[in-house]
Amino acid sequence: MEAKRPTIENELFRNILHQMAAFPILPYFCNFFAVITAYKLKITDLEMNLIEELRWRGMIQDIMPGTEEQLNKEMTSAYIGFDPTADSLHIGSLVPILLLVHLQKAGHKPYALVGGATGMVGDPSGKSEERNLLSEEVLKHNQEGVKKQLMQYLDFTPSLKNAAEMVNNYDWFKDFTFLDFIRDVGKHITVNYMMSKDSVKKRLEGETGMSFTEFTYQLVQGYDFYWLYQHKNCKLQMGGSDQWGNIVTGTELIRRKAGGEAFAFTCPLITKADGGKFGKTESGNVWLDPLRTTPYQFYQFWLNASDVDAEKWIKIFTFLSKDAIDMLIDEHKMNPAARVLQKTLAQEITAFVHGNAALAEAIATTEKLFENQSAPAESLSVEDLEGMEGVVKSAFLKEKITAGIDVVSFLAETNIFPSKGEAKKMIQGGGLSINRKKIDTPQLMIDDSFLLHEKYLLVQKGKKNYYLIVCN
RNA sequence: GGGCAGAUGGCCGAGUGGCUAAAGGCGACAGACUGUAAAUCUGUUCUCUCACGAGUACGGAGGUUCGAAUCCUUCUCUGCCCA
Repeated sequence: MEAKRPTIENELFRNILHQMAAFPILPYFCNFFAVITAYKLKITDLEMNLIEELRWRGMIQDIMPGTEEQLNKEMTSAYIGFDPTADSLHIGSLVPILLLVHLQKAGHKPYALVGGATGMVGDPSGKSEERNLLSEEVLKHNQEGVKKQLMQYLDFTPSLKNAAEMVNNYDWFKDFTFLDFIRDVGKHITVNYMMSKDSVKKRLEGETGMSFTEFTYQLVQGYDFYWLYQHKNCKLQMGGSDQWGNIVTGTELIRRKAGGEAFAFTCPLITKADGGKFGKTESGNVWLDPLRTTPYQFYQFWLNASDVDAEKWIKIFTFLSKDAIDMLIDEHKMNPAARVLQKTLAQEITAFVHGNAALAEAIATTEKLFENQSAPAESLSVEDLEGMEGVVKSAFLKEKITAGIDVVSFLAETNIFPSKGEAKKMIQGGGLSINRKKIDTPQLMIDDSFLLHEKYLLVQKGKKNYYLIVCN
């Protein structure tokens, strides 16, 4: 894998040079640079092997000795598990997904495991409390959602030698009886070993204790690895760093039960420089499902990254090469206000998750709302207003506006605020604008004269939350 | 089965009869400053109400008292220890 591969990209480069030589005219010269820049931005560094690259990107926390050698030696099958705790993945799962994508790009075979069985147990890792069990119905629904999303990001083309595959651990656990499990699996791992795991230790020292169910989680996940090792020749497991303990139980099981050798590495948990939780906004989790988090909101999330975070995240969440990223970081340092890092990051990751069309819409909406903020709202055309994809739109009866209505009631009735009291508080705090004009009196009456194009009202809650009210 | 400790607002945590819608901190939201950053400063943060005000609330139920987060009884749950 380490050897330099002749690539399409190199081919492309040569072609461009060729063209240059054939038509050494000035316009082509300009064009040439545009292409070169695009070229630089798109290609991951060819000099590094997979592990080196992931290390540079800051995507490796712990790694088992021998993993790098194994990956360099042959096409290796590797897996990551996703437990169906919700019917959509959120951006926390993006890093594991990207690990699989990198892996496949490097010529290895990725397995995406949906945790139909493990989801029934509940992973104690990183949790300070026992969790409620999900009902089978919910789990089934969630599994379908998660599966559908995973399908989008990896190449499942069956003809590929390293085609991605989807597996569900429920398939090998559903007929595994309790007695068989404790004899075949439990016998190989001591309780002492299990208790030494961080996730278990923390709970034993903590206040809430831990049920036997969650205690067994590491065995269940460990067995997954063993099963994949036996049936799919899967030798590598990856995951978030909180999974390290569970993963190691798997390699241990493979060693003791099958006498085989398996490998692992984990990626660090994504953090924010200010210590806040990654992936949360005012409105909650950032999901990968466009119905839960619109592409516009998704794009905005990344655009709002702080400088420190953007520099870290652009390495993790984009496929840009080291050179390209170094260039962007320099550019950003020279002119931080332009926020090239945030913009590039947001573009790349939105395109990866939602596609180019959705990205274009997200950018268009962003421009309308933020680029000309000083321009009066009246300057927005009907098309501008209607075309704001991702902005929350709601309908309102025109008669009520014509008749005149006070702002507070209006805001409560449009469901922008859950109650009049909250609407009033926000107005008094100076956090509300209509048609880009700050509202400072709760008694203000809304009537026809406020309507843009006799139809629309653009309401702003805080600086970044926009609502479009359509009156009919 | 027995003993001990505990359960307070999203979280942590003070409060041991009226001054308690409950200190303080964190988190969250908003404002100012800025770059739709960060840091800082300011405000808001149980629910409803334009407001006066009303309602609900210190694990559940019952009791003592003019008055209970605070005292008593009982139940539930959690942790620790002993069998």
